[in-house]
Amino acid sequence: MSLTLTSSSLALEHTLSCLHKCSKEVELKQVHAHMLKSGFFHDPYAITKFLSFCLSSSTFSSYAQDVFLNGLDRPDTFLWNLMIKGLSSSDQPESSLLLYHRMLSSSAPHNPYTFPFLLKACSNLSAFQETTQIHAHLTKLGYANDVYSVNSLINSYAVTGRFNHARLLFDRIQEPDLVSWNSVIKGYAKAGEMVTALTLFRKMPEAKKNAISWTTIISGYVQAGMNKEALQLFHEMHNSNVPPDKVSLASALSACAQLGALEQGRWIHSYADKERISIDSVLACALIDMYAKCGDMEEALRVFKDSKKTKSVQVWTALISGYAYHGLGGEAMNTFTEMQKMGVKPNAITLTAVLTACSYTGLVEQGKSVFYTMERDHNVKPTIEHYGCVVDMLGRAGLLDRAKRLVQKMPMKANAVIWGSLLKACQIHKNIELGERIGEILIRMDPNHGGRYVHTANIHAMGKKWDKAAETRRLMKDKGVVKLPGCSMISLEGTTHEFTAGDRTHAEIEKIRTKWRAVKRELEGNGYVPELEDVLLDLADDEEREAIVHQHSEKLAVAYGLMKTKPGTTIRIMKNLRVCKDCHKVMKLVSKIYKRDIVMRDRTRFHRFRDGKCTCGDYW
DNA sequence: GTAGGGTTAG
Repeated sequence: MSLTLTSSSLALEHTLSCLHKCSKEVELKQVHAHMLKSGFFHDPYAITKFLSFCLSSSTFSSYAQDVFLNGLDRPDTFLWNLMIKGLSSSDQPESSLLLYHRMLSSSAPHNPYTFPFLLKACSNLSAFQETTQIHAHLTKLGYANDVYSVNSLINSYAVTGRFNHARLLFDRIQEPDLVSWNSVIKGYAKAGEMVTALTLFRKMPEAKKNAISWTTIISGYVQAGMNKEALQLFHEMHNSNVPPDKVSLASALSACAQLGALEQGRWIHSYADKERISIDSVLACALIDMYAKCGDMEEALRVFKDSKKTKSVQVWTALISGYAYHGLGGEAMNTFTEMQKMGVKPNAITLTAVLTACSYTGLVEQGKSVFYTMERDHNVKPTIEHYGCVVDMLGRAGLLDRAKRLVQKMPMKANAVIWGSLLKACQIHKNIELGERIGEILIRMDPNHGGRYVHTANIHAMGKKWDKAAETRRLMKDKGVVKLPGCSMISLEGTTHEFTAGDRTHAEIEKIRTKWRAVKRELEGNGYVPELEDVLLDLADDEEREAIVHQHSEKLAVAYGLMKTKPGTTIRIMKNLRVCKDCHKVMKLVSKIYKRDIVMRDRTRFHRFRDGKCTCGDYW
């Protein structure tokens, strides 16, 4: 007797191991048929394993639904919950809610486990309406004091941005547990209410805080663009009694990437090594992105090569994006080819990165070919981001008519990003008429964005329409809109120095300005004439315009770099806006005359200056 | 059974 039991359970284990090897529906059907024939489908354990496997794969989740609804006799609450849970994190979480409706008319009663799963589906759908419905429903059914259900509700409200709803529930809990705290904090963080989020975080009992609590507040800061604050908290975490885990590291690395904080990024990398935190694909991605955005492509490539043999599509994408904003189009395309050879399927983001690379490096034909075959070859329908890349690519290449036609015939309405890139193309290629029309559209779309007015005024000025330029400036002033000030950063021995145009707050500002004047004289001796095109403004007076370009923050930063670093040291500068034509020219000359490599990150990409040339090939 | 992470067009 015991022998037959063993052999049948061995047979089941063997069948289940076959199940886990299924990748096509035909194979799955075979295993299913075998299980029916062997009577395994009367065994709740076997049914559970079968459904769980199907639910864990996106290709088989509809098969699971079919088997569940048509192939089982009165499934119990446990199986209903299993299905609702599985579908809640599938690519169609709404099917989880639909299944619940069928559960209500079935013979299986709900239990306390049902609601957290349903609310998980709501969070994944970011569905506020459905959350309120389930909230009302579970209250009526008497689960309003079930801590799991309440915490799930807080989380759903947090995810849908309703921090007041989340707070109301939180305040009613007698003794909020760890998850209650973390969820309500996330509610504020998600909505960018970082002051309240931090207040709650400080109020949270120290003994309760875990790595998730810390990471929630840190990534909240990152999402709000408050990267310095994020890193401060990360350091505080490091000194607390909760050591950072890999998720905390990934969040902190994202802050480093945005700040261009290479030193701190390196420190986090070595921390992971020292603490033997294994570099999974998410961490590899974060590291590659950080090194790439901090200008160190060599190290990004090293992390890529050291990561697991079978790399996720995200890891490949991170490397391709890195090449894109370093202007290494050939490397980006080679990586894209290599990845497909390895059998990794590109996703929508990969294709955006590939198209960006084509756009930044002028690979127009290759870009067009990727774009027009992406749906056929990769089953990715072009989204506005893809159209944006192609419009940008055509515009930069001077094919303004084609870019404009693409905007007109694309299946979605152009947004400010698309118009913005067309306007930039109009400026580069001096298409004033089209540029003026786009400028007006942009101001209407983005009336509180200073840059829109500035660019529009500039294109008017380019056509010498001084009155229109002045009018645009006045409109901006009347609305009280201000332009984001240009700002450059340079890191020296671990300290970051920040400069803004005309800024006099730096302790050594007088020395720096003197240094810049000396550099300028040196450049002039080598034939430097200022490029004033980007500073057309509405100023007719060249001297006035020249005075403005010479206050640009990157010039102060490079002068400071020359003052403070040994000859031959690479100078690394980070900028928050796009570099202007004159500053670009100056960097090229400095690299040649002072024999310095200069790596400059602007708003969108990298420029590497060496011996009078830039890797962008003056194409940015 | 509930809470935190990476790649995305100007």
